Amino acid sequence: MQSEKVTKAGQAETKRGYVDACGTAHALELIGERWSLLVLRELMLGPRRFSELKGDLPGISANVLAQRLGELESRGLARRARLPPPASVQVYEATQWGLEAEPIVQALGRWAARSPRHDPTLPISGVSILLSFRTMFDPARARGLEARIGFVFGDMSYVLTIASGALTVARGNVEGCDAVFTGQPEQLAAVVYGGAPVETLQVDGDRVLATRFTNLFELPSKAQ
Amino acid sequence: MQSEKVTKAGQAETKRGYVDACGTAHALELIGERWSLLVLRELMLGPRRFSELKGDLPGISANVLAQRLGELESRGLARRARLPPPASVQVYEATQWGLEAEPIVQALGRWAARSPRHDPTLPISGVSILLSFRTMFDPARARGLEARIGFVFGDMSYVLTIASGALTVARGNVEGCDAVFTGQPEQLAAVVYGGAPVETLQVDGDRVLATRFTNLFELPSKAQ
DNA sequence: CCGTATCCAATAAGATACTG
DNA sequence: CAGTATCTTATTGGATACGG
Repeated sequence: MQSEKVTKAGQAETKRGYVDACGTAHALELIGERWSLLVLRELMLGPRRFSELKGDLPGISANVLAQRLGELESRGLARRARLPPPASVQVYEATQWGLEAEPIVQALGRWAARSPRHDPTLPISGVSILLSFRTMFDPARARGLEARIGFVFGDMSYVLTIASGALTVARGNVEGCDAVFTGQPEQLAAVVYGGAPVETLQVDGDRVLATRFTNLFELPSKAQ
Repeated sequence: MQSEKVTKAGQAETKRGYVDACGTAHALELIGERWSLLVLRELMLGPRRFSELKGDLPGISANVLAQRLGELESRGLARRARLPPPASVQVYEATQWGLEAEPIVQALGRWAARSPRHDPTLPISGVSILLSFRTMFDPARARGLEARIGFVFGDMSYVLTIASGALTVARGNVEGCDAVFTGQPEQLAAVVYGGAPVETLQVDGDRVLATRFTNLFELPSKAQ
């Protein structure tokens, strides 16, 4: 796939690329193919297995996902790893440099939030919604707030921490959190970004805190 | 191109898209096709005509450029305009929202600058190199500096202003600048980012200032 | 279940020639 | 100059089928 091909006429061809020293063009050669950046996004909060990735990227086919993972690996943005026993299952994880692509994901997300055509009712992955919290967090609204919020989406759980006006996210067990949301990422998105009532969510723990949490995020106004 | 098609089986199909409410995915539907973001980049410093765009995007074909411009236009990121007489020539210009995509271009460029595979000797457009100055500017090195630097690339010229630790760029006449670089964008890139001697550039005006200018930019270290 | 490999149909992209 | 039209090639997605 990465090698040269030879046409009927016998001419060697190099793989399609931009002829452009601009860093932006080079970045697009690394992560500009269809699905690439979304696969990398799904690795931003920790290693994932093939079937999880396929499940959280509706519409991707197994062969394209395998190809994208192979490209990310050969380019140094992701690697295969094996979870320690007894799990001993193969996963894909982002490299340090791959993780550093998060500002790109954020810039795209922040910019697209102004799109008049954005449809927020589509499915959304757990990683996406948690990364969006990082992107859209408004520190001014979290003044004086210290909290640990848990999220349980099926068999994947995350812990979000707010302290000193900063928000951090990690995968992990929700025990000890002040409030825990359980359900589908779509329901959470509907409340935080769509103005749906917080009562539509299953919340355990401090409900007042949970309600305040859902109001910490600000979507930019629509363009045009 | 934008409408539905009907297969032999008579089923209506919508155009290919991600099924994902994530803003990142939506952004990729707007500007994720091959060439889209590079075309938009070329509009970042002002209106351009079709042939200029084609000339500064080596490898793009006329039909793909026309298609990308049409998509940018229908999505509200660019528009056609006619320059005032006597020029009266048709140009494409970015909309306000299109201009707001610059942080995406910057995030991509900054991230890709760490790539071990980046080839800085490829051709680069005038817009690219000037946008890269905006991205890579190090205000600490410009402490106390106030200057107007001109750039002449063929028949296109730009003025870069440094004042109060901030750098701005605009197209315009270089008269009145403290120093003026004339030549190819590639030569300038070789000096600023490649360590080539400043003597390889044609400089008019304050040569000491010009030399200081070429050292205001910091490339991040390579990954891995 | 976790992927890979292969085949086929549908799009997208690229090269080139051509028109107002 | 500013695109279209046409043709060829490459990529993508979907549907299996196959091995660990």
